Amino acid sequence: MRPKHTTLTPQELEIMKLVWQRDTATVRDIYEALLAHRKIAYTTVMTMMKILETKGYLKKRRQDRAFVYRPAHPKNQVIGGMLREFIDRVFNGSAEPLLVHLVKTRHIREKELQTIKRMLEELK
Amino acid sequence: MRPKHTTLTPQELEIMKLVWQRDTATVRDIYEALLAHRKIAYTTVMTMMKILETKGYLKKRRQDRAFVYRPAHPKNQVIGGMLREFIDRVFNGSAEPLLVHLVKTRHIREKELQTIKRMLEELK
DNA sequence: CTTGACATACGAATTACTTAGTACTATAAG
DNA sequence: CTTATAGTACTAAGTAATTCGTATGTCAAG
Repeated sequence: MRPKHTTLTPQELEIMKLVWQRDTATVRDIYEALLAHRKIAYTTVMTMMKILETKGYLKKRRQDRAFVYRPAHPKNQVIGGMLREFIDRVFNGSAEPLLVHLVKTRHIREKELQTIKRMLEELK
Repeated sequence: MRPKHTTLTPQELEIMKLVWQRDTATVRDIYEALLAHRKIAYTTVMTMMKILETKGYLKKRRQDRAFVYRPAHPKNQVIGGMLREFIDRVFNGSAEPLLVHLVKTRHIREKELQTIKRMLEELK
């Protein structure tokens, strides 16, 4: 049986980013961070974090009265999975057409090219 | 007022890919193409294509008894928009961390690097 | 002219995603 | 002890995405 939710939904991702930033976070921490950008209810954040725990993206531990959440997986791994899913879905699994787009939209320029070159060297 | 649907949903994308391939297509064409991969009802495809027309991704024209659909926008433009949305949402708008992932997962190797280099040269 | 094949129109059910309200509990302050 | 506060649990409701059934219309073959 294949897992139902392969990747994070947009709102889930938004929350996960904040938790990764902090390494550990309570509902209140995330609630306040989100509130700085948009109107949202405390219980909405709680629900989302509970869902993230159910899906295996967050682990929780009770500390005093509240739960403290922490990421179950490193950011790189999860984001990498999202990227792979995107490439599969949009570019049929090959990165090259993606690169063509990045070059044509000037997302990649000389500067980024140097970065890639350097990273490839390090891998050798 | 900002448009409601910025990007194509997974199923919408699947259909758009097939229409782009063919340039023009009827519901039956797409239905048969999809059916080769999975169970799906004819009316499901019809509904999806009607939605795509409502959203402005497809244009239709009646030919004999059936509608003939064609893309309203070139593939590059739409896919480019999806890529931009993804980079914004997942990588906060910068392509460099994306490149880091591509290198580390070996999606980019020497071969792809040459491709980028060549494309950048051509743009100069 | 009746019937079968094939098309659209319309409506609706299901599931996923997002948001949030209400009830209840425990702790800390007075 | 009472009460305000801060937390969780549970429930529900709205919207988007996906799927498909039924009704209806048209054309062509017999």
